Amino acid sequence: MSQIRSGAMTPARRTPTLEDVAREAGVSRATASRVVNGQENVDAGLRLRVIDAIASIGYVPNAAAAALVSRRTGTVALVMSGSDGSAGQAFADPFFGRIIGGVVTCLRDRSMRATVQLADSAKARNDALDLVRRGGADGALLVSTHANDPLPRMFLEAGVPAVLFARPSPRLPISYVDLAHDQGAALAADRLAARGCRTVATIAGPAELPAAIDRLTGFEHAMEAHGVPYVHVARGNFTAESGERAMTALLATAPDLDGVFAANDLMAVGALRALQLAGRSVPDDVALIGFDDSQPAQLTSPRLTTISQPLEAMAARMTEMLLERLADSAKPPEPQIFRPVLVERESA
Amino acid sequence: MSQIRSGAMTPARRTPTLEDVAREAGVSRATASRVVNGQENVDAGLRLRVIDAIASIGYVPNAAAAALVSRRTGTVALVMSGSDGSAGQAFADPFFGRIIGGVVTCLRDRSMRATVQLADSAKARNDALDLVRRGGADGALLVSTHANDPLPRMFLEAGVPAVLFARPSPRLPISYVDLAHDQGAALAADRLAARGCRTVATIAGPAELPAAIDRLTGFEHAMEAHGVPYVHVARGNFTAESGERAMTALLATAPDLDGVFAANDLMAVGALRALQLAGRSVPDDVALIGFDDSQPAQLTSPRLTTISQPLEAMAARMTEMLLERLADSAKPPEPQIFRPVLVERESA
DNA sequence: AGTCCGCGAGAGAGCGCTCTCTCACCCTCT
DNA sequence: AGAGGGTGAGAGAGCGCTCTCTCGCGGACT
Repeated sequence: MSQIRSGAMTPARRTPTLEDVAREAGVSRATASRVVNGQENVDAGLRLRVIDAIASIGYVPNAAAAALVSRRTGTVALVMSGSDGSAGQAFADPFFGRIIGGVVTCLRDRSMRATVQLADSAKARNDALDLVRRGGADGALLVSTHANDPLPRMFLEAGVPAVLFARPSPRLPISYVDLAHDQGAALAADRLAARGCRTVATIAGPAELPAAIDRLTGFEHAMEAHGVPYVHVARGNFTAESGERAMTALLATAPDLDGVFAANDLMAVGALRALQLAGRSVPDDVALIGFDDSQPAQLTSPRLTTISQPLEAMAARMTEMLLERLADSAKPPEPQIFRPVLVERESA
Repeated sequence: MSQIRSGAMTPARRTPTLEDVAREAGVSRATASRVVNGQENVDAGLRLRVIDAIASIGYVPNAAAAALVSRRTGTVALVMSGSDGSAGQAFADPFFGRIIGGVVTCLRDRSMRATVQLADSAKARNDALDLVRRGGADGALLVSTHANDPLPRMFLEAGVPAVLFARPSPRLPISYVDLAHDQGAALAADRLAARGCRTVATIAGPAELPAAIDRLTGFEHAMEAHGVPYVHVARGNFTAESGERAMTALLATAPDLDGVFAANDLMAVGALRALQLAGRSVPDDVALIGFDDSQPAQLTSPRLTTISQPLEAMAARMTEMLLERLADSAKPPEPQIFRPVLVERESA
């Protein structure tokens, strides 16, 4: 009731600043700052006094003040760029989770952190760009999974340091990491060929996705090299349902099928279901290979043989590339392509 | 070769500041600031001039400067606290992904963002706490999945605003959101009872996890209420393999089993495999229910009946609670419990 | 017509830190 | 022994913004 705010009377314990540390330790603010930031050229005795002072007054540096003058925040924007309206649900996909894990782990070794942005609308894209432009982050990592994403170009034109996950669809002079999708598909083709499959089909992904295209053409070329000039093709949209539909259609067209390569595991799971429903045994009647080495691939019976991509390593490298660019703004753009690996399980 | 850095000669286009905007618009810096921050009490004419000035000189506010004086960053630390050494791989679990999605979506409506921290070692825990104490974030969201996590207490004792996902294992005066795990288990029990199951088992999670305990006791109590006083219990560790092992053991102990509740979907998938290997038909011989409504639950044959938790909504609410706490530091701690839902599919 | 009130605008004081520049000192080399 | 170089410490100038305080003006009320 009668709580009086007497500004003059309350000494008001401020949070201690570097100035206080300096006074307590009997050194200048500059020296205190050097100790706090781990610079080497400080006398051991003084360093000790500063450290004691920090402990005794409970000093905690202020990040905003440091960022204001150093123009570095130690933060990287991790922009997940789904197609418009894909909202937060995209994160349910372990694909994003694994990338986040790779990025965060890499950053934390350098005492840095990531802030996660969702760019699934024009406004969200602008916000993501603005974050970096306002100095809320030092640079950006763009993970875009759909074709013709305007985001990479926006960052490029704004002169904001950025590295992409996956090759930009219209090519752009900007660094990126990607998987050799065609090699992955070739791995699948090799496997199928080695098993003696001669009537082969593939369930491809959306035609506008570079990764999907590479997986398709890579598979076709590799099968051709194995003496199988024609490959049945059905399209899916990376969901299990679409895989099931595609497989059913394929079975109608080519009942004598003995090998199938699905452009991702989810479609492979759907295909497996269609195959089993049609009374085909996998892998005895039909060999089946997926792509991604996702969790579902390990849970089916038979377990899926699939192509794995080193997402964490790719994410870590992407992060390093951004950090290199941050350290040297003259660093030229560079692609970095990773090799996929065949994971042999039971379905092929 | 002879590129000379003449500091004195280059006018060096600085990035424009609020001062520049004010000058250009012919107003004071304070007024420009008001317009930038969308304050209402500004004359319409002046506002327009300021907006024009911003556009014409390409002004972008500086986040660090604003944070320095306002003591708000608009950032929330999202701390994923796995058990020590669980590293980045934890993110592969869609559980984290969905939470991240819920948090990020909620924050962005308020023009805020989240920075993801991984707290799986003593150092990482300190770093996470330090981030907030240094003003790198306004508060913290702690998602901890293992018992006796020291993190909540650390934040509480440091006086750092924080809200938890899941009830802290030794109880603490701190806000949290959680699922009524016992109710979820009861939903499963009801379903099994309704199908006429009389010889029932459950595959429980790790005994030290509060959520696992609640699911077990909730199931036992509900079955008892349905006139089934004894429930066979096997332990798993939330992996498919452990579920398969547990199911095999259960089948040996109680071959006449007709209903099984697994404490999560992954274990249910493993159980399904064991059941099918043992020649039992699901759901005809044995009804099976999982928990989580994760992706694998939708991919098995038969598809899993399971209990779903509204993770995104819980994450969003957790975020709101933190924001409320940030707006009113006197806000008392409060738990918020969400209701699980039975998802009827094919396995029960 | 005079006074009071309310509201919009400007002035200015920092927020806490980094970093360059300068200086003092000591050691080494000639 | 003197000059030069290297190293560590201090001084001080901001970084760009927010926010309180003050002031001036116009309308309403007496």
